[in-house]
Amino acid sequence: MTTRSRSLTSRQQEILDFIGQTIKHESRPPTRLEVCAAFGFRSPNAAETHLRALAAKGAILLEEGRARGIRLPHAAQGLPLIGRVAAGSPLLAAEHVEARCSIDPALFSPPADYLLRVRGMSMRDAGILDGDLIAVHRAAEARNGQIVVVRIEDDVTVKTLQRKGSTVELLPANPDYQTIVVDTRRTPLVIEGIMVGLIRKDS
Amino acid sequence: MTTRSRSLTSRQQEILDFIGQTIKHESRPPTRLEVCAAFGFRSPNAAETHLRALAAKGAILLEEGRARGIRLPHAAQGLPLIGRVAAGSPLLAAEHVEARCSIDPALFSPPADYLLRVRGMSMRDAGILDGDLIAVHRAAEARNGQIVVVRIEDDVTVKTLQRKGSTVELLPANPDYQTIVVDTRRTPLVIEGIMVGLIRKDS
DNA sequence: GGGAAGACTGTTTAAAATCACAGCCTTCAT
DNA sequence: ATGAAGGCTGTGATTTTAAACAGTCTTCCC
Repeated sequence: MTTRSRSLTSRQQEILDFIGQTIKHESRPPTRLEVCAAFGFRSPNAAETHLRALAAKGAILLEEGRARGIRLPHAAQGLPLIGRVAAGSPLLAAEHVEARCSIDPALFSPPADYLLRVRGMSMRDAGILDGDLIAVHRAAEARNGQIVVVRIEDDVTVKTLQRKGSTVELLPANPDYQTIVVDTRRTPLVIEGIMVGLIRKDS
Repeated sequence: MTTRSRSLTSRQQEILDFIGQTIKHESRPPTRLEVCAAFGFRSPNAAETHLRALAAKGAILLEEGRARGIRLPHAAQGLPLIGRVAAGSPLLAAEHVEARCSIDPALFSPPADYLLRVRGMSMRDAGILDGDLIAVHRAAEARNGQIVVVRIEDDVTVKTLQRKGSTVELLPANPDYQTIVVDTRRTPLVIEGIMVGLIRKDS
């Protein structure tokens, strides 16, 4: 990695959020003076130094000499689409990101953090077909009846959650498939996220 | 309507497309000089007059005195979401537009022209459930086997198309529903578009 | 055949926006 | 206690942009 992406201060995060909101609502980044107006700064240099700090931390890119020359780095644009997941590595590892889709995360609620390509027909009767992309909100907890993305040992799967004490049932939505029963005292099970929507591209 | 939206010349359409592409790729509108560079104009006034013409026709909004002050009118932003369709009026009539969704039409191919909220379970086995939004590409023709949006007299429905001479069969994807058979010599049938994708928002 | 609309070149001016320089104050880790 | 980093005010030079003015050439319509 060339640019180290250090953590932002809360003020810097506010500025970054404002930039994102401005691009979303006005279809263009703000000027230094617009940042000043939004935060009540009296000096354009207050905005300038904040932008420099954000650029130094890799949160934005500054094009010098151009009006409204603030860009969000490519990584921040669009939702990552996760394809086949290799055993043992984290879901959002870079090698799993097949593409980035220009979809507004706020289209779904709670907002989507990534898209996951579903393999197989185990959720057919829930209207989830082979090849569909599901929008996933990252969460470690979920309620019974929600469709979740779970990792059991090194396997990632999409099923309806049914918790019964220390036992977790993962229900398919297809009579051809069997319910997976996991004893969490013996087998590690991690909830990766909750399904918040679905996108299908017909070919 | 306050602004009359006359048709654009081909050159004006090119300029408008360039503006749209620039906003999409660079997250900001172009300057006059950037328009000049893109089209090989030697005078910034060439860009200026084109922008004036586009603004006069309502294709863009110009904010005076601001750098990169070109905006696309609200109607051009996001796909229209069509809800319940009233009998007899065109599908894309303003009163049917429930909302606008910030989804890139090019997410689908061929690109989506609008979203339609599906009612009922007649396409359940095709993974289309009640309340789902389908992305539709406007087209008057379709091939057999494609899922289409059709209007039969004053009714709009989503089914799989099966043409047999002058007879058209509209196949549901659910054994509880019956195939609709239409003799196009007697009953007017209009193909409104082809389904190119689906979006579901879980609640 | 005259006039309006479209598609440009070329030049200039004024405003908008970037960005450098010089400070002040606070917090926080060494 | 000292220096570095964050978060500002205030000023001004310089560049980028917008936008006005003055033309040329063509097409298409009445």
